[in-house]
Amino acid sequence: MCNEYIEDKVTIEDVANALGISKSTVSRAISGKGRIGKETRERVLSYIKEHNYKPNPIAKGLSESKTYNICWVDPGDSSMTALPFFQRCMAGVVDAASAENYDILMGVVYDDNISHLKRIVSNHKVDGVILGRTLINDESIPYLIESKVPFVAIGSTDYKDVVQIDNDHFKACNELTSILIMKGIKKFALIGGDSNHVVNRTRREGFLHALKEQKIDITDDDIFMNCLSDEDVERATDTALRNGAECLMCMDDGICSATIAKLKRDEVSIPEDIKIASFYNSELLSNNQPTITALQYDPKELGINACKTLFDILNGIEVEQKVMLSYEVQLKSSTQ
Amino acid sequence: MCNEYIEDKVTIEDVANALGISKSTVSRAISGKGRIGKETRERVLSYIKEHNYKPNPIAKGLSESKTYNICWVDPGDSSMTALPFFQRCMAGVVDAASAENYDILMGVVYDDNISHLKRIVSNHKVDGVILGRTLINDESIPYLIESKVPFVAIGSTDYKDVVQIDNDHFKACNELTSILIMKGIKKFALIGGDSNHVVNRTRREGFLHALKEQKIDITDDDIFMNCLSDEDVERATDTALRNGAECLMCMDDGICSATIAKLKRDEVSIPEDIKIASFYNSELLSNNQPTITALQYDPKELGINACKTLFDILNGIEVEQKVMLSYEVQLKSSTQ
DNA sequence: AACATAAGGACAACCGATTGCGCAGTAGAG
DNA sequence: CTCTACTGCGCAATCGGTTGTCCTTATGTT
Repeated sequence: MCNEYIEDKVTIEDVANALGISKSTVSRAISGKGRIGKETRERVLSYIKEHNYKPNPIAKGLSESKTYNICWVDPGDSSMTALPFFQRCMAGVVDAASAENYDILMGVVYDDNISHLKRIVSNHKVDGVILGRTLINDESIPYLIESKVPFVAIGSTDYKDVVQIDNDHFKACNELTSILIMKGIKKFALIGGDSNHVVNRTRREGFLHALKEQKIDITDDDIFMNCLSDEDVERATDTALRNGAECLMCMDDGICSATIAKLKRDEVSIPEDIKIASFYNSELLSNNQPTITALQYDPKELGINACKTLFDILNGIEVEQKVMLSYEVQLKSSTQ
Repeated sequence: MCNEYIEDKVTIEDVANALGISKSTVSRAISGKGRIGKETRERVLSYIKEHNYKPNPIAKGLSESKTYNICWVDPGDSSMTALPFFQRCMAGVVDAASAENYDILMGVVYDDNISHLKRIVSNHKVDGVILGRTLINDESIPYLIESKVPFVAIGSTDYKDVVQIDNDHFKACNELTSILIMKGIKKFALIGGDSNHVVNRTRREGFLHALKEQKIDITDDDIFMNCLSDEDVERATDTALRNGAECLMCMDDGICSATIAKLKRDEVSIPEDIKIASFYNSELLSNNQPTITALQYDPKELGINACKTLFDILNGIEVEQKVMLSYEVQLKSSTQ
């Protein structure tokens, strides 16, 4: 079975022999580089189409010093609700990479253990790396810099000279918060996730910036970071309600979903008794009644953008150091 | 930047020259194959350790007709709650593959569109394929068979001659159901997911088989398949309760979680008013009060097993056509 | 001491592509 | 009619490894 599989590989030499020409001519016909007769070129192209010949990317890669692979570093320790986001991100990367005949090699970084990433990079198995997300002190970034492999980070980081693709969470959270303040809300609470994630820190800052600008007071007692479990969220919600919050700002879809579940269980009605908004929208919230005010981003666009940027770097094209993608503020009935 | 990166690649020839020996000697020292002097071998090994030389797997692959990659076909359209399962599965594959210096190439099959998988396989970018899950009429399976690439499926399938690694869902569901019958439950309802997934069909059959064996009646009105949204689950739960169900059997963690949420909202208490059990346990259920009776599987073990089996196939070692991994019945307070 | 044998390592072909160089043939210019 | 220039294509080196073959020593046997 294995032999048969290998047997029916067509090589460039087979094509050349069948057509009575040399390997180099076939190669040039396919790539279009170098001098080649129009007629010969067409003969080759029609032959390889008919016989389903595809240049072996391993051999091609060897002679071009390319691998035709890029490494997607998967945030393996991410929370369950974060997974669909990363999966869509990766889908964008896969799409953009496929368009250039590139493939995606999985690099997993569980619990900040970058040994797998190191193996892939030091083995020269990839031409570049895309970091699925950034942590505050991300071990993989200094490693990637030192190894000199081209890479792009999805998300922001404080490390210098790192090419970053991100949504403008600061601006988005600032804008959403400002809008809610305009609507008359004066007392907010923030229920947030892992403060080790750059995105969470940034959202917090955007939120606080809006409050400061509009001179709305908030104390640390109204800010609940590192809510990682449903229990954490429930405790935060209880405290926030007791403190007299008018609006709960949830840092992401998972937290928002847990908050809503808690409120419904306690028969606290939205938006009559309490308003609620989320800094990230997903299908977790999309079917909710009432509909939820939230910020909407496009994870797939992030992935596509990151991949295209990486290709630019690989091709020696100058790229912007930090690209900020757009977002959408969706005002729904949860903040009416 | 890109140039520097390429510059510091150490090749086998560099090593050979530095040691004043030939490439082949270095190669044999590393692989241990062929005749090589003990002393020379140690000189080479210590040199490459010190200079951090690693054989280029692209070149190695070219001469060995291997890619050192296997393709993980990700079920991209899977439901959100299913993602952690597949991610752990894949983590198992990654671990087992790394041990053999293999890497994982992402193949995505969204909405039964296998073009990406086709590109990877026909480009000879992988030595084998692992299918993350099986559908009833899975387009990728006939393609993989036809292409003659070695592959292993996680999950079961009706296609002939496919190597399958699966948990014994039939036996597990049969066993759990039987136990509950022994405990005196006489009226069940089944809330199930996508009937296009082999695993869901199998779980249903295992469940029904236990009922039949123990001569417990059930009608189609008590079986709710294709519950894909929370609303579907809520409707099913309502109907089941109205029909006088004593125990709700949930086909997976997502459905069970939605069912519990619905029951809590309606203040139906578990297990006093209704008992509940799940055919799949996950962190979605793990923190619940009351604790939930459920079947436990190890997704990582599935991945490891699938990968090792694939390596056996690649190495020409005979493998079992169908491997069934174990499960655990966890009786908790939700069925007391 | 003579010879068979085995061990250690070098050489070169090979995996399947790309690409610089050079040669033959044709066409256009003077 | 010759000279130049260009076109189309083949040859061979190269990418970085593996591996079969052969040559040179060292070892052991009688």
